[in-house]
Formats: sequence, structure tokens, C-alpha cells
Amino acid sequence: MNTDTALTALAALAHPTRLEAFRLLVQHEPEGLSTGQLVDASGLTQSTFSTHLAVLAKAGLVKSEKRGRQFIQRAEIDALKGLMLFLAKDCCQGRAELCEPLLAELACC
Amino acid sequence: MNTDTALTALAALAHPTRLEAFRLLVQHEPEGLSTGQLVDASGLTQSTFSTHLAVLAKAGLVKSEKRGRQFIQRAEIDALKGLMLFLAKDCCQGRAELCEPLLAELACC
DNA sequence: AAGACCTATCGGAAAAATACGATGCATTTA
DNA sequence: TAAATGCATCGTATTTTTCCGATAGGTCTT
Repeated sequence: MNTDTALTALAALAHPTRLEAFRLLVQHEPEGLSTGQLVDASGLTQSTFSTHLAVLAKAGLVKSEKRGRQFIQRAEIDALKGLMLFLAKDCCQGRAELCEPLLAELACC
Repeated sequence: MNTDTALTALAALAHPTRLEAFRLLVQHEPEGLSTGQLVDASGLTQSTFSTHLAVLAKAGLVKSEKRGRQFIQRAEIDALKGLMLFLAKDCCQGRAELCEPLLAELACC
């Protein structure tokens, strides 16, 4: 994960509709949800949500799989992992003392 | 860290200038850097960078302290920690099997 | 006290993001 | 084959973001 990739992922998640959709998909791992289900959950127009979904897909946070005449969307946990690793490296670059308390709290989940 | 706070933090980091400034400040913990040093590093106008810095400050990612006639900026590691915890909870909500490999990689830093 | 320095804020122009309806393509159903 | 379903894309209007120069308020120096 380089800086550009991280920036794209951050921008993709920095929108209420997209963050909520991504969280919903994470909760529905590994089965996923159809695009239509996500549209319904968003409360937005189908076309508008499609644009948001494209942003998540372009960022690599969501992958889609054709299933009949609908698409099943799934969260890419590895992409989230990559983003968190990128953020963590910011504070741990040769300074474990900054990162240790962070990891300690993360371990609780 | 609630959803709104996380969204604000994500949006604040989702810009090249702001992400770079934040990373620079993390690297310079705990001494910090003056606003002027950050302006020079950004290559932008003083006023333009000041706006970016305000976004980071509003998101709670950066705190400033008056020091003579300049301001020393410092990264708020706890805010970063909070954001990462928020993201991690997305994938660990009652499903440790998703989060374990993530934590395993984080532990390496 | 006057001038230099550091930073925030205002006003405005240019660029990007957001939202919608309409349309088109592929797939399933009838 | 014809109609209906599921989704992406296009065109476009509105809003938001981004950037700059100019200005103003403190703080230090002289």
C-alpha cells in the first residue's frame, strides 16, 4: 500500500453513504450483498449509489461478482488491512513506543 | 469515536497535503513542527496551507501550542488510534476470525 | 514606538464532488 | 420473442473543495 492507494481508500471511506455501505458489507462477510440491497439500505437513487459503489470498487475496498442478473458485492478485508497497516506505520516508523498502546487497544476486539 | 468523528478524520486525511503534513508531524513526535516549517514542506501558499491545517485541527488530528510568535503543531496519536480502532471494529464486530490476521500483521511494526 | 515576523481569516475564482433522471446493455421471466 | 429486472453510464445542475492574494491581529526585535 503506497501513499496514492491509501489516499484513494481514505477518500472512498470519507463519505457517509460509502462508509455505511462498506460497514454493511463487512458485517455480511463472506456472503456479501447484492447491489440492489445496498441501494435500498442507502436510501439514495440507484444511479447515485452506483457512482458511490464505483468509488469503493476503484479503491479496491469492494469486489463484485456477477450472479445471474445481479451483482454480489463483497468487502475486501485485505484492503482495509492494508490501509490500517499504512496508518499504523506512520506512528510506528522506528518508534514502537508510539504504536504499542495502539496495538494494545486493538487487541481487545 | 463515533461515525461522524471518524468521517471527519477520514476526510481530513484524504488529501495529499494534509496526509503528508500529518505524517510529518507523527515523525516529529513529540517535539512537533512550527506552522511555518509545515508550510515550507507543503510547497503551498501560507494561506492555503493554513486552511488545510485547520481541517486537521478540526478533526482533532493535530493540536497547536503557542510558542512565542509561532505555533508548534503536534500530531494527536490518540486520534489516529481512535480512527484505527473504529475501522478495526468494522471487521471484528463479533467475528474475531476476520480481525486476527489484521492484528498479526500490525504486530510486526 | 516602529518595523519585521508568524499565522488566521476573508473574498473570490476555478476545479471537483454530489445528486438526479434518462438511457442502454445484459440477463431472466413469461 | 417480448417484457421485466438489475445495474452502469451519460448529461447536467447544484454544492463543496481547493487555491490564491490581500488583509488583519498578535508577538518579537530594534
